Amino acid sequence: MGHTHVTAATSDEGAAVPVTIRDVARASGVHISTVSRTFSAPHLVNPETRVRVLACAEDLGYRPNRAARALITGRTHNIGLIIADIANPFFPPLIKAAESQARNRDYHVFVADTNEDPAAEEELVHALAKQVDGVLLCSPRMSNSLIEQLSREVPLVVVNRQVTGLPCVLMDVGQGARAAIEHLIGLGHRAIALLGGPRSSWTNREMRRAAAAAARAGGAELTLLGPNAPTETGGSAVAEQVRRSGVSAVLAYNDLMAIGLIEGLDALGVRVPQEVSVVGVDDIALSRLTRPKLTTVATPTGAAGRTAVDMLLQQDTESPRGARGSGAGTALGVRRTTAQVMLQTDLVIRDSTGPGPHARPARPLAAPLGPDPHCPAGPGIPTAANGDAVAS
Amino acid sequence: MGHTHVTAATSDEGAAVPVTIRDVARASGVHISTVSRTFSAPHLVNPETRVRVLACAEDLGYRPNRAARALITGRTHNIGLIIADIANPFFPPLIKAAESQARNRDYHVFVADTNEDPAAEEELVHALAKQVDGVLLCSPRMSNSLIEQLSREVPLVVVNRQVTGLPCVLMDVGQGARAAIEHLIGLGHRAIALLGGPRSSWTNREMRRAAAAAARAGGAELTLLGPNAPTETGGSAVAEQVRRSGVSAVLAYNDLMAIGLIEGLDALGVRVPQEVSVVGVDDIALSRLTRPKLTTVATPTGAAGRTAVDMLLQQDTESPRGARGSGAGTALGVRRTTAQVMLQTDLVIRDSTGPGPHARPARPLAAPLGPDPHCPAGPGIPTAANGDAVAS
DNA sequence: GGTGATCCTGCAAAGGTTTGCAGTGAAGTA
DNA sequence: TACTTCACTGCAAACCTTTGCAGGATCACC
Repeated sequence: MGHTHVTAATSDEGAAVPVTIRDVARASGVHISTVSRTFSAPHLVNPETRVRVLACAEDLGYRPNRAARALITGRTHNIGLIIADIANPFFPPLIKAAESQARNRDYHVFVADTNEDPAAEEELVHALAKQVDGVLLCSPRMSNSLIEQLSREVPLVVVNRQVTGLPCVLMDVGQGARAAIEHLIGLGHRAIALLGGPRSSWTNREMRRAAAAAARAGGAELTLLGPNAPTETGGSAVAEQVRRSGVSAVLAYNDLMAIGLIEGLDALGVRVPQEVSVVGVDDIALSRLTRPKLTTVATPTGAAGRTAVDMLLQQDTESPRGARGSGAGTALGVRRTTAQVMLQTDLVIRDSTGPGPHARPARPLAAPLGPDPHCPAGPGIPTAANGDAVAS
Repeated sequence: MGHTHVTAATSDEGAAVPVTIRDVARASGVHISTVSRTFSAPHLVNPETRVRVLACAEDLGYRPNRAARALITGRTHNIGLIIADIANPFFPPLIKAAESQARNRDYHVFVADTNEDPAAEEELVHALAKQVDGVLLCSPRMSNSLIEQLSREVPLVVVNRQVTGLPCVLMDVGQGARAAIEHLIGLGHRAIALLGGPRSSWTNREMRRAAAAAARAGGAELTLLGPNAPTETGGSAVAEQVRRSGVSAVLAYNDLMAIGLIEGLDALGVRVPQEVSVVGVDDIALSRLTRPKLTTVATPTGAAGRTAVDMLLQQDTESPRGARGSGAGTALGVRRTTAQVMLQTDLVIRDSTGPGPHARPARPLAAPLGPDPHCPAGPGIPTAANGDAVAS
């Protein structure tokens, strides 16, 4: 199995000593309900008693059993995070931000990886439903209707997908794609390719829509290539196709594909950005480290994670599930307010884009940039600088 | 807040309809205990009854409530995964593998990020203890004694750290460091620097020990630089120091630092590998994508995650916590077998290492390699190819 | 027909916590 | 003094499930 056992020993270990509310009650000479109240409704208990109970609890190392608490309150203080692919560098910052935000609110986070499999997503929602107060669906691959259906089982917040009637956190990739296309047109590119991502991706559709519109407006021709796997391999696989298509610039579905494409083009002897300009999406940490450094549409993944958690928890506070008196009758018709939030994106111009065939030689539109300028160029910038070229 | 509200609506939603074992019992005309047995001990129930119950359960969409089950069985079927920094690309593959392995065994995974903070680690173990059957501590930063102490509260498996008496999953970075140093010596380097990582890291100590021994054996001088933050910034920050130190090769604590160092050297006008060779550790996905492609010691992170989960679950099966009859008396003296597993590492030679000042011009020791050879060179290879040089 | 054995099912307690209700004693009010 | 109010605490049911025990039915065997 490729590994070596270094040691195998047996040792005496004190077994886990589960200290319960009852132990604390006994130690402090009060009834368990008083102990319970000390933690969940401190104002209902005499200050003197309270300090005594707290002292005993501290002494014994008591921690309320959240599962038992959940059983009766209906709130687990857990949330679920369902991710298409943890290894995709787009997600870790989102996971990190979401987990941090959740923990600040005293929630724990289940993380699950679906391997981009819609069936796994559904199964996971079912499996987690009883154990969490809500689930974050990140870049889901399943259908909208299924998502809606599942949302009746457990509160859902969707990231990177628009589902009517459900709280969603979106990144404005439409605007990002437009900015990217305008940037390229401003550099003198007129034949541009769009490397599509997974078919079922909302982001993919948005990008296509916006890129097509921007290209039309700018008098450029947009070639659609895809769908492709949203990975490095997916990008390098289409390098040959890109070369044959004769475009001078490419907007890729994400950074990984962009980087893969640059690799592939390099292998074919096509230089970036001298012969072909490449723009990615996401601004993963990696994009700062490749050569050339990647021009990309930065998406606020951390903010998305935090926002999504906030929305979930807020929604959760509004309509507690499994409330005491619910009895057998299903409390139908709970009014739930759902907001959809769109987060801004920023075009970050680095070194993978350069002048195209139609560049105006007089004006140094694309002056060679210093190392890692990392200057977020808002959507206005390309338009402002090259408005006349675009207007034609 | 940098975001725009697109929509804010209210909608009617069917509330969560928690279907319990009682509903299934009623629907299928049996007692709840029979339903319970249908799921947890099928052989005890009449086949006819069983199919009827299963049909009803399916119909109603019943899923056992794991929290309630845990309350009485003492097994939550959850595990905790405590990570120093999710955004560090070393960890996502580990998380992914561990989660996948756990789910295959019908376990769910809590993931928590400590931001490299030992205090957060301790707090998290406490917080999760009651909710999980065990915790995976990945590259912990807290002291061994604290880890041992915490292991009395909840079963622990430690990754990337050796703690006597506890199950550990280790990567043989000692061997890896040795192979790296031998590789560098074989290339003709005699002045080598070791970029250290965090002080409290076990990996760091192992690497230092092994690298020093290998350098001594090979007649090279090893300069220790550190401790440093295990990040790209940590690497680029010492570039100047590396240049001044006059070494011709560097072994970095991990790939991120190595990449940062290359960046930093590049900014100083020092070329890699022509003037300085750089070796990393981990073989994160990124190391294949930077220019030059990074020579690195590949650590089997996926295997580590899977192995750790297996060890945790096995240990867990042996000594069920909170068993029924435990009563008040603590079942002291539970014998627990703890194994420590060492996983092999592989030196992957890519483009960031080249001939040093003492290279033998006749033999093309470091012939220019094709694109992405990715040929794992076992520890034997450098020794075999350059044995005589090393023996001096 | 009687005796066990076997198979299946129901009963009820248990697990740790929350919470509506009622009870206690003291303080405040008339 | 009698009555109300208030602050605090205890009681017990409830959440959902598992599981030891016992009861009932069926069957085989003598």
